[in-house]
Amino acid sequence: MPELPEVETYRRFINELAVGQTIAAVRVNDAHVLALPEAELRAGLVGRRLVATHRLGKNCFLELDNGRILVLHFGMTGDIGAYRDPADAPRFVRVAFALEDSGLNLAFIDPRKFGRIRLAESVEAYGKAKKLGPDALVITAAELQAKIGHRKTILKPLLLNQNLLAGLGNWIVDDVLFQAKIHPERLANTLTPKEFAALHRATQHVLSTAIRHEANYREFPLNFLIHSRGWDTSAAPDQSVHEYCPRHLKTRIEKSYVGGRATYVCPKCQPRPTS
DNA sequence: ACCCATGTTCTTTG
DNA sequence: TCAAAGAACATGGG
Repeated sequence: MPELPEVETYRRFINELAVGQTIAAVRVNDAHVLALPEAELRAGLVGRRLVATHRLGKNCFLELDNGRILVLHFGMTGDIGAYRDPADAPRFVRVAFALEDSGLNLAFIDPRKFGRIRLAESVEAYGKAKKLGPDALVITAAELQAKIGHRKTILKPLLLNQNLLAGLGNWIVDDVLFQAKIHPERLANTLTPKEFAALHRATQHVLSTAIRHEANYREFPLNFLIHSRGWDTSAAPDQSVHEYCPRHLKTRIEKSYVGGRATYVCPKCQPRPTS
Protein backbone atom coordinates (compact mmCIF):
# COMPACT_ATOMS: atom_id res chain seq x y z
CA MET A 1 0.00 0.00 0.00
CA PRO A 2 2.53 2.58 0.95
CA GLU A 3 3.24 4.66 -2.10
CA LEU A 4 2.77 8.41 -2.07
CA PRO A 5 -1.07 8.45 -1.88
CA GLU A 6 -1.17 5.94 0.95
CA VAL A 7 1.47 7.83 2.91
CA GLU A 8 -0.37 11.11 2.35
CA THR A 9 -3.54 9.46 3.64
CA TYR A 10 -1.70 8.18 6.73
CA ARG A 11 -0.25 11.66 7.26
CA ARG A 12 -3.68 13.26 7.24
CA PHE A 13 -4.94 10.64 9.67
CA ILE A 14 -2.03 11.25 12.03
CA ASN A 15 -2.51 14.97 11.69
CA GLU A 16 -6.12 14.69 12.90
CA LEU A 17 -5.41 12.14 15.59
CA ALA A 18 -2.11 13.11 17.10
CA VAL A 19 -1.01 16.66 16.41
CA GLY A 20 -1.27 18.75 19.56
CA GLN A 21 -0.87 15.70 21.75
CA THR A 22 2.01 14.67 23.96
CA ILE A 23 3.61 11.25 23.65
CA ALA A 24 3.17 9.56 27.00
CA ALA A 25 4.88 6.28 26.20
CA VAL A 26 6.41 4.26 23.40
CA ARG A 27 5.59 0.60 23.18
CA VAL A 28 7.95 -1.54 21.11
CA ASN A 29 6.60 -4.97 20.24
CA ASP A 30 9.29 -5.68 17.66
CA ALA A 31 12.51 -3.68 17.59
CA HIS A 32 13.24 -4.92 14.09
CA VAL A 33 11.51 -1.88 12.59
CA LEU A 34 13.61 0.54 14.62
CA ALA A 35 16.57 2.13 12.86
CA LEU A 36 17.96 3.34 16.18
CA PRO A 37 18.26 1.87 19.66
CA GLU A 38 14.94 1.59 21.45
CA ALA A 39 16.18 3.65 24.40
CA GLU A 40 17.20 6.46 22.07
CA LEU A 41 13.80 6.53 20.41
CA ARG A 42 12.05 6.58 23.77
CA ALA A 43 14.31 9.29 25.14
CA GLY A 44 13.67 11.39 22.06
CA LEU A 45 9.89 11.04 22.16
CA VAL A 46 8.43 10.61 25.63
CA GLY A 47 7.13 13.90 27.00
CA ARG A 48 7.39 15.64 23.65
CA ARG A 49 4.40 17.18 21.98
CA LEU A 50 3.60 16.62 18.29
CA VAL A 51 3.23 19.96 16.55
CA ALA A 52 2.93 19.18 12.82
CA THR A 53 3.12 16.55 10.11
CA HIS A 54 4.95 16.60 6.79
CA ARG A 55 5.57 14.25 3.90
CA LEU A 56 8.26 13.81 1.27
CA GLY A 57 7.70 11.03 -1.22
CA LYS A 58 6.86 7.90 0.74
CA ASN A 59 8.22 9.27 4.03
CA CYS A 60 5.95 10.58 6.76
CA PHE A 61 7.31 13.10 9.28
CA LEU A 62 5.96 13.92 12.72
CA GLU A 63 7.46 17.15 13.99
CA LEU A 64 8.14 17.41 17.71
CA ASP A 65 7.97 20.53 19.87
CA ASN A 66 11.77 20.69 19.97
CA GLY A 67 12.02 20.74 16.19
CA ARG A 68 13.22 17.19 15.83
CA ILE A 69 11.40 14.75 13.58
CA LEU A 70 9.95 11.27 14.00
CA VAL A 71 10.30 9.66 10.57
CA LEU A 72 8.04 6.81 9.47
CA HIS A 73 8.75 4.77 6.38
CA PHE A 74 6.25 2.03 5.65
CA GLY A 75 8.21 -0.39 3.50
CA MET A 76 5.95 -2.66 1.48
CA THR A 77 3.27 -3.54 3.97
CA GLY A 78 3.27 -0.74 6.53
CA ASP A 79 0.06 0.86 7.78
CA ILE A 80 -1.17 3.23 10.46
CA GLY A 81 -3.86 2.45 12.99
CA ALA A 82 -5.24 3.59 16.30
CA TYR A 83 -6.71 1.82 19.28
CA ARG A 84 -7.63 2.59 22.86
CA ASP A 85 -7.72 -0.72 24.65
CA PRO A 86 -4.66 -2.96 24.12
CA ALA A 87 -7.10 -5.84 23.71
CA ASP A 88 -8.38 -4.10 20.57
CA ALA A 89 -4.96 -3.64 19.02
CA PRO A 90 -4.88 -4.69 15.38
CA ARG A 91 -2.60 -7.50 14.20
CA PHE A 92 1.04 -6.75 13.45
CA VAL A 93 1.42 -3.63 15.57
CA ARG A 94 5.22 -3.36 15.80
CA VAL A 95 5.39 -0.05 17.65
CA ALA A 96 2.71 2.05 19.32
CA PHE A 97 2.83 5.62 20.58
CA ALA A 98 0.57 6.32 23.56
CA LEU A 99 -1.00 9.77 23.34
CA GLU A 100 -1.42 11.48 26.67
CA ASP A 101 -4.55 13.54 26.18
CA SER A 102 -6.83 11.28 24.16
CA GLY A 103 -5.57 8.03 25.64
CA LEU A 104 -5.36 6.61 22.15
CA ASN A 105 -2.45 4.60 20.83
CA LEU A 106 -1.06 5.45 17.42
CA ALA A 107 0.06 2.18 15.88
CA PHE A 108 2.80 1.47 13.38
CA ILE A 109 1.57 -1.72 11.74
CA ASP A 110 3.84 -3.75 9.47
CA PRO A 111 3.45 -7.49 8.86
CA ARG A 112 6.51 -7.82 6.68
CA LYS A 113 8.75 -5.54 8.75
CA PHE A 114 10.41 -3.72 5.87
CA GLY A 115 9.25 -0.42 7.36
CA ARG A 116 11.53 1.73 9.52
CA ILE A 117 11.13 4.23 12.34
CA ARG A 118 13.87 6.75 13.03
CA LEU A 119 14.58 10.23 14.37
CA ALA A 120 15.98 13.08 12.30
CA GLU A 121 17.11 16.61 13.04
CA SER A 122 14.90 18.03 10.30
CA VAL A 123 12.99 17.06 7.18
CA GLU A 124 15.72 18.65 5.09
CA ALA A 125 18.49 16.74 6.85
CA TYR A 126 16.69 13.47 6.34
CA GLY A 127 15.97 14.17 2.67
CA LYS A 128 19.59 15.06 2.15
CA ALA A 129 20.89 11.99 3.96
CA LYS A 130 18.65 9.77 1.84
CA LYS A 131 19.38 11.83 -1.29
CA LEU A 132 15.67 12.09 -2.01
CA GLY A 133 14.61 13.92 -5.14
CA PRO A 134 11.72 16.40 -5.20
CA ASP A 135 8.30 15.09 -4.24
CA ALA A 136 6.42 13.66 -7.21
CA LEU A 137 3.50 16.03 -6.56
CA VAL A 138 5.78 19.06 -6.50
CA ILE A 139 8.20 18.42 -9.36
CA THR A 140 7.53 20.39 -12.56
CA ALA A 141 7.46 18.97 -16.06
CA ALA A 142 10.62 20.89 -16.93
CA GLU A 143 12.43 19.55 -13.87
CA LEU A 144 11.37 16.02 -14.68
CA GLN A 145 12.62 16.30 -18.23
CA ALA A 146 15.89 17.88 -17.08
CA LYS A 147 16.45 15.05 -14.62
CA ILE A 148 15.82 12.07 -16.83
CA GLY A 149 15.57 13.32 -20.42
CA HIS A 150 19.24 12.68 -21.20
CA ARG A 151 19.46 9.20 -19.72
CA LYS A 152 19.84 6.32 -22.10
CA THR A 153 18.22 3.79 -19.83
CA ILE A 154 14.85 2.19 -19.49
CA LEU A 155 12.21 4.55 -18.22
CA LYS A 156 10.37 2.61 -15.54
CA PRO A 157 13.30 2.00 -13.16
CA LEU A 158 14.18 5.69 -13.42
CA LEU A 159 10.69 6.67 -12.31
CA LEU A 160 10.96 4.29 -9.37
CA ASN A 161 14.28 5.79 -8.28
CA GLN A 162 13.54 7.94 -5.22
CA ASN A 163 16.73 9.94 -5.76
CA LEU A 164 15.30 11.41 -8.97
CA LEU A 165 11.77 12.07 -7.81
CA ALA A 166 10.20 10.81 -4.60
CA GLY A 167 6.93 9.01 -4.15
CA LEU A 168 6.28 6.83 -7.19
CA GLY A 169 5.99 3.09 -6.58
CA ASN A 170 5.39 0.08 -8.74
CA TRP A 171 1.67 0.25 -9.38
CA ILE A 172 1.60 4.02 -9.73
CA VAL A 173 4.33 4.00 -12.35
CA ASP A 174 2.39 1.44 -14.37
CA ASP A 175 -0.76 3.53 -14.17
CA VAL A 176 1.10 6.73 -15.01
CA LEU A 177 2.71 5.13 -18.07
CA PHE A 178 -0.62 3.68 -19.15
CA GLN A 179 -2.37 7.04 -18.81
CA ALA A 180 0.52 8.72 -20.67
CA LYS A 181 0.55 5.94 -23.31
CA ILE A 182 4.26 5.27 -22.94
CA HIS A 183 5.87 1.83 -22.80
CA PRO A 184 7.88 1.22 -19.60
CA GLU A 185 10.87 -0.03 -21.58
CA ARG A 186 11.27 3.10 -23.68
CA LEU A 187 14.68 4.67 -23.23
CA ALA A 188 14.27 7.96 -21.37
CA ASN A 189 16.23 9.96 -23.93
CA THR A 190 13.82 8.95 -26.72
CA LEU A 191 10.80 10.65 -25.16
CA THR A 192 9.53 13.67 -27.04
CA PRO A 193 8.74 16.92 -25.21
CA LYS A 194 5.09 16.08 -25.77
CA GLU A 195 5.56 12.73 -24.07
CA PHE A 196 7.30 14.37 -21.12
CA ALA A 197 4.35 16.70 -20.78
CA ALA A 198 1.98 13.73 -20.90
CA LEU A 199 4.10 11.87 -18.36
CA HIS A 200 4.00 14.79 -15.96
CA ARG A 201 0.29 15.32 -16.45
CA ALA A 202 -0.43 11.64 -15.89
CA THR A 203 1.67 11.62 -12.71
CA GLN A 204 -0.32 14.50 -11.23
CA HIS A 205 -3.58 12.91 -12.32
CA VAL A 206 -2.89 9.45 -10.91
CA LEU A 207 -1.54 10.80 -7.62
CA SER A 208 -4.29 13.34 -7.02
CA THR A 209 -7.00 10.84 -7.94
CA ALA A 210 -5.55 8.23 -5.60
CA ILE A 211 -5.31 10.74 -2.75
CA ARG A 212 -8.86 11.92 -3.37
CA HIS A 213 -9.99 8.33 -2.81
CA GLU A 214 -7.73 7.99 0.22
CA ALA A 215 -5.77 5.36 -1.68
CA ASN A 216 -8.72 2.93 -1.72
CA TYR A 217 -7.93 1.47 -5.11
CA ARG A 218 -11.33 -0.18 -5.41
CA GLU A 219 -12.80 3.29 -5.76
CA PHE A 220 -10.41 4.38 -8.49
CA PRO A 221 -11.90 5.15 -11.91
CA LEU A 222 -12.45 2.14 -14.13
CA ASN A 223 -9.92 3.38 -16.64
CA PHE A 224 -7.12 2.87 -14.13
CA LEU A 225 -4.79 0.00 -14.88
CA ILE A 226 -4.60 -0.96 -11.21
CA HIS A 227 -7.79 -2.97 -11.63
CA SER A 228 -5.82 -5.38 -13.82
CA ARG A 229 -3.43 -6.37 -11.05
CA GLY A 230 -5.64 -9.02 -9.53
CA TRP A 231 -5.44 -7.60 -6.02
CA ASP A 232 -9.15 -7.54 -5.54
CA THR A 233 -9.54 -11.19 -4.71
CA SER A 234 -12.50 -10.61 -2.44
CA ALA A 235 -14.64 -9.14 -5.20
CA ALA A 236 -17.04 -11.18 -7.27
CA PRO A 237 -15.19 -13.28 -9.83
CA ASP A 238 -16.56 -11.37 -12.80
CA GLN A 239 -15.20 -8.08 -11.50
CA SER A 240 -12.12 -9.19 -9.59
CA VAL A 241 -9.64 -8.85 -12.45
CA HIS A 242 -10.02 -6.55 -15.40
CA GLU A 243 -8.23 -8.52 -18.05
CA TYR A 244 -8.81 -6.11 -20.89
CA CYS A 245 -7.67 -2.58 -21.60
CA PRO A 246 -10.34 -0.05 -20.62
CA ARG A 247 -9.72 1.72 -23.92
CA HIS A 248 -9.38 -1.33 -26.17
CA LEU A 249 -11.93 -3.71 -24.82
CA LYS A 250 -10.61 -6.63 -26.83
CA THR A 251 -6.95 -6.12 -26.02
CA ARG A 252 -5.65 -8.12 -23.12
CA ILE A 253 -3.44 -6.36 -20.55
CA GLU A 254 -0.03 -8.01 -20.57
CA LYS A 255 2.08 -8.77 -17.55
CA SER A 256 5.84 -8.92 -17.70
CA TYR A 257 8.85 -8.02 -15.55
CA VAL A 258 10.70 -4.77 -16.09
CA GLY A 259 13.65 -4.00 -13.86
CA GLY A 260 12.70 -7.06 -11.88
CA ARG A 261 9.25 -5.68 -11.04
CA ALA A 262 5.85 -6.92 -12.12
CA THR A 263 4.71 -4.62 -14.91
CA TYR A 264 1.33 -4.30 -16.64
CA VAL A 265 0.91 -2.79 -20.07
CA CYS A 266 -1.72 -2.37 -22.78
CA PRO A 267 0.17 -3.38 -25.93
CA LYS A 268 -2.03 -1.12 -28.05
CA CYS A 269 -1.87 2.02 -25.90
CA GLN A 270 1.79 1.53 -25.09
CA PRO A 271 3.63 0.18 -28.13
CA ARG A 272 6.90 -1.55 -27.34
CA PRO A 273 9.97 0.35 -28.59
CA THR A 274 11.40 -1.18 -31.76
CA SER A 275 15.10 -1.06 -30.95
C1' DA B 1 3.77 -26.70 -0.99
C1' DC B 2 4.77 -23.18 -3.80
C1' DC B 3 4.63 -18.67 -5.68
C1' DC B 4 3.76 -13.87 -5.32
C1' DA B 5 3.97 -9.26 -3.24
C1' DT B 6 2.71 -1.75 -3.01
C1' DG B 7 10.22 -1.01 -1.12
C1' DT B 8 15.04 -0.29 -0.36
C1' DT B 9 19.77 -1.46 -0.33
C1' DC B 10 23.69 -4.02 -1.27
C1' DT B 11 26.47 -7.11 -4.21
C1' DT B 12 27.78 -8.94 -8.47
C1' DT B 13 28.43 -8.70 -13.23
C1' DG B 14 29.01 -6.56 -17.58
C1' DT C 1 31.91 5.11 -13.27
C1' DC C 2 27.70 3.42 -14.78
C1' DA C 3 23.95 0.41 -15.48
C1' DA C 4 21.57 -3.97 -15.19
C1' DA C 5 20.57 -8.08 -12.77
C1' DG C 6 20.05 -10.59 -8.66
C1' DA C 7 19.74 -11.23 -3.97
C1' DA C 8 18.56 -10.11 0.54
C1' DC C 9 15.46 -8.61 3.96
C1' DA C 10 10.72 -11.14 6.64
C1' DT C 11 6.26 -12.52 6.29
C1' DG C 12 1.35 -13.35 5.04
C1' DG C 13 -1.92 -14.72 1.75
C1' DG C 14 -3.74 -17.13 -2.30
